[in-house]
Amino acid sequence: MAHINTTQYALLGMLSYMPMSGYDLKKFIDQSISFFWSENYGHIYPVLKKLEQEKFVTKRVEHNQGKPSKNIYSITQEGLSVLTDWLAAPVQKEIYRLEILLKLFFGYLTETGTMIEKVAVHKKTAEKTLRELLDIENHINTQHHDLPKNKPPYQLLCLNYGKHFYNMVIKWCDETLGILQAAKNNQQ
Amino acid sequence: MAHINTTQYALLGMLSYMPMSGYDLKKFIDQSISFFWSENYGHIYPVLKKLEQEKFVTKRVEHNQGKPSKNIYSITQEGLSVLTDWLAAPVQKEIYRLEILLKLFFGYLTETGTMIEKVAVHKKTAEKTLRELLDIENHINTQHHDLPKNKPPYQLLCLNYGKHFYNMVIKWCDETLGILQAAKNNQQ
DNA sequence: GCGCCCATGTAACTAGTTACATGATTCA
DNA sequence: TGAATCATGTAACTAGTTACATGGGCGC
Repeated sequence: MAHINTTQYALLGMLSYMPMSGYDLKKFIDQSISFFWSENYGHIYPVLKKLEQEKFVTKRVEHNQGKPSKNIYSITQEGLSVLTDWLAAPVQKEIYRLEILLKLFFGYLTETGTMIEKVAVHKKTAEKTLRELLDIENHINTQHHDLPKNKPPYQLLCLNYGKHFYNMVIKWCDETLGILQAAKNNQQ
Repeated sequence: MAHINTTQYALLGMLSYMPMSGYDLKKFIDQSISFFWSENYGHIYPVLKKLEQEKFVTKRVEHNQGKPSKNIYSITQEGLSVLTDWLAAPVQKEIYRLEILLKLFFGYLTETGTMIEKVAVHKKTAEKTLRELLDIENHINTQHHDLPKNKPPYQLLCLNYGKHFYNMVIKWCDETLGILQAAKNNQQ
């Protein structure tokens, strides 16, 4: 393959669970992997079209009474094949761009109180996301996709990453707030 | 400001430490915040030009014997002003795209051994980055920028995030490898 | 009647990466 | 002599976001 477009593998992977429309894909992604992956319609629809041209998916139209018709996409054998090739290929170096840390790095330019507020908001956001992870956990547990038996619980392994991550963030925020607050008290 | 280009704030922030060339900026970024932020030349040079047009930085040419000349950029009062405005503004929602988790989420499509290898590599990468963080720590500690006294140690707070993060990743990898290995043994 | 959800899609844009071109110096 | 570092920059590209357009159904 000439180049790598990760979105296309994300969509193929989701379609390996079950045939879906672009709209369904967005919802499914938001309700399962949103804490580490996101897609938007402006990207999903063009990529689906491209996947269809490449014969990695097929489209059929589902007519529903009372609702708009849907374009349902199914993964093909070729699609499964490129997907599993990608799974076996090395992971690209992950590039993080954490705006909160960038601001904190330049924090000496501003009031300590400003940075305290940023970190406090960051902590609240992490706590909220952690709660949402539990919703996702429920969602995964109540869905019975007839996943192959004797396979590891991959979805739960991913979820576990999220739990570790957000708990770590909360812990770091607490530590950081302690240091910032102490510095602020000293300034007065 | 009409739109947000985070790179321009990253560059302005770095220039608030000291005047630098585009080349210096890249090196400085790589040696201080690379574990949570990165920039490349193809982006740095055009953004510097834009910042100069907007009068957020000024350029002067430094002639060096035996070496090519450098364009040294300094932040202006206006530049400092937009930078501190940005510091006070809310942090954008951080969007994570973790390819390792995306692959793991579709791991049931492939051999357990394939996923074990991915996680093992991920662990090794995290261990390597953690070691690099200690180098950065040394670099920060040995640089004496005459940072304002009675300010919190912002650089160390950022670094501490990195330590927490990569230790968490290593822990999660260990847990995950345990589960995958057990599943693999059961399959045989 | 209003707002929300369902459903698909495009256009315009911003952001960011990769590859390339240039040319000098230093070091092995 | 060849590789690495210093130093700047552009062109072509890929990726991803935002805003907009359309239109029906449902619940309050």
